[in-house]
Amino acid sequence: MPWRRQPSRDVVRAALAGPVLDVAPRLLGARLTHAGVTVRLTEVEAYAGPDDPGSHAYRGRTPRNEVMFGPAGRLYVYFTYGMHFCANVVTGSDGDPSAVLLRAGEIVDGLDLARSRRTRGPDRDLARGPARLCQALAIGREQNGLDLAELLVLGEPAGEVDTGPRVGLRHAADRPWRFWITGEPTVSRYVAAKPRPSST
DNA sequence: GTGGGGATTTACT
DNA sequence: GTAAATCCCCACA
Repeated sequence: MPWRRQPSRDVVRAALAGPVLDVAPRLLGARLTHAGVTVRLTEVEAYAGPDDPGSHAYRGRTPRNEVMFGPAGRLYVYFTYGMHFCANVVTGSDGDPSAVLLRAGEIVDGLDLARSRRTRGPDRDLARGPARLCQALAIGREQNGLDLAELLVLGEPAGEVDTGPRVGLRHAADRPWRFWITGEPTVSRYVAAKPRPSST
């Protein structure tokens, strides 16, 4: 009804529609809920449009990266290394293939469920790393394109934010487009890309 | 149709 | 520290 407070889903969509480098740090501290588990995001990476050599969208639109080219606020899920899923929040205006990779978070609800989805280990590792985060939240192929407007809660204070190079990329490894909350134990450690085996 | 590579995690030495 | 697991995507022929 018109006199009600504006639904939070519209606020979320509007917030995510901005430039990806602005949106990425603002996702820190946000809460994402799926399949009975809620995480507080502590580490993300920006993938900035069609000119970012590290982005799946760099070589244009394909069936896999289709969702990245759509409107902000949807989930882009991809499968990699034959066994892992990773999740991104699509940002920017419709047609701009920018997204934010969800690299790590702290489980704040559904702890037992998250534990049951992961191999045994310390709780701080349950969503420490993009594939672990997906596993804890039970995000997979079927969640590609999912509208996050109802699942994502923004506005939590993130604390101090650090930036640095993105993890595991061969190209554009110098761009400091990884963001994390300073001092968080759930943040994954930096790992450079494996160098290509040299034939010399 | 073929082949190289991957925004990772885990287990083992 | 290093290596294995494991399959989908995409570029090219």
